[in-house]
Amino acid sequence: MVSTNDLEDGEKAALGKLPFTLASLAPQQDVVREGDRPTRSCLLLEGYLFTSKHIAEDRRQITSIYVAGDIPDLQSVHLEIMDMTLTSFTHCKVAYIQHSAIKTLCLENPRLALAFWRSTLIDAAMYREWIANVGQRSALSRTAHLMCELLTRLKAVGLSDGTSCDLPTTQTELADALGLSAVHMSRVLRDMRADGLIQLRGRRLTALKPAALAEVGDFDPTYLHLREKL
Amino acid sequence: MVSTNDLEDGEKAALGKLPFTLASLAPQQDVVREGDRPTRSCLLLEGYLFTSKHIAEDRRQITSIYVAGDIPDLQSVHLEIMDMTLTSFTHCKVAYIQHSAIKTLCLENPRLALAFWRSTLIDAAMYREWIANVGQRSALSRTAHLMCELLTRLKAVGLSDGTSCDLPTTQTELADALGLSAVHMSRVLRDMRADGLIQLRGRRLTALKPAALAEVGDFDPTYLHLREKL
DNA sequence: CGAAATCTTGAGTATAATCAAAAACGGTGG
DNA sequence: CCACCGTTTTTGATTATACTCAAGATTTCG
Repeated sequence: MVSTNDLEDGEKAALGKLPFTLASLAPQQDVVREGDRPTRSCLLLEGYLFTSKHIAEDRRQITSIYVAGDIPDLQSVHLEIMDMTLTSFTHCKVAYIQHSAIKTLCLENPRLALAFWRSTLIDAAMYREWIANVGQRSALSRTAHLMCELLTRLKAVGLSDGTSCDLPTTQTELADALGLSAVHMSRVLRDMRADGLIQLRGRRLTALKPAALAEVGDFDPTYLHLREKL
Repeated sequence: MVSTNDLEDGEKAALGKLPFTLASLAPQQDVVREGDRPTRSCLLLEGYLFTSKHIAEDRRQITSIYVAGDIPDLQSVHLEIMDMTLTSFTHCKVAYIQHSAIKTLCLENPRLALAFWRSTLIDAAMYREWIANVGQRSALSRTAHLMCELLTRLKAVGLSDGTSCDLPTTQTELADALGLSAVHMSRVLRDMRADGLIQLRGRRLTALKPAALAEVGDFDPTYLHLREKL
């Protein structure tokens, strides 16, 4: 969630003056991979990205999902080696910014550096919740939790009304995010549909009973550290 | 792992001039709790701390373990509300530092701010690995992984030779860190002892076959972003 | 329209959870 | 130093959740 959406106007203006390169990404395209030593970071303008770690062979864990406004790999400004892979779910538009430019800007504009740092800390808070989700909750509960998180984050940046959003993932990808098998993921979603909790057709998720979904998912948005009132 | 151990001498000196309050913590004592709005952070001088999140009733997930030199709740400088609880495993010594003092120092010394930010990013990298550990690895493998991580981190700060360290936790606490039940934790440890992988007596952990332990735990320390050669 | 990918369902299995009780351990006070 | 008490660990038995394998249905996309 390192996000430019939290920035104040002056900071956004400063960021806008940075030299950047626009690019389009096809679905399932890697932006950077584990082991890479990138010299630029990536501002997501449109679409969804995710980060994953590869465990043994043919297993992977998705560790976060990013939406428009986020800078998923801002960390690479300070950490040389990538310890995760950044990939597009959908067709995306991104702006690449050189690390050197970001570093210079942060020195000139300490408030921006602070805002970036804060965003990093929110990322960490989201990771903590993700650990708790995968470690403690049932398959049903953790699925509901992830959906609530997405709806809440997308609402905060104006990409959802809080009950409905794009969810352009396969069930296998959802399973990899939640530490479940694809088969079990399918059954959990079937049960959620049967209970009338959600509708999931094509790439559109709708929470039919938002309150019940939050209840099932044990969802409390405090960890997102949103400044706006919900 | 927000850690003062990575700081350069000049930065350590700057940090040393901050006003602080020394305190001793009894075992199992909370430093800050979920929902608190602290005005100070805590530098761990001696002992082990951990952070946890409480899920439903009588379930909790431990999300990280901290050792001497770490500042586990540096995040609270920028994030108002605590989304986790910070607790002592053992008897600890800590130094409390007011947020205002840290903020001032960061403005005066941008290099220190940068070093803190970088530490924050390593925290995030460790959380990602923790997610992958709990989400993808078997009980045996994730236990081995956690042990390898602890041994490696403690070696990096001179508190272990890389094969042996203090592990002042109950099996229930280990289980809460790994997303396992206490009963299963006990069986996993029994198996690891039977295989001659580890020795675990009292509060001392020894890797009897370090290479095999790393193999079982699928451990690759890249994500710790250690600067020193191991 | 056809091929490939994705999703669904069924059947059997494995890993880990739960419940319960006994054994071992660690600290305390006599 | 030893006996006692509470905590922690161990073990056994049973159950539940989720995984794997496999095949068929459906959807998506070129």
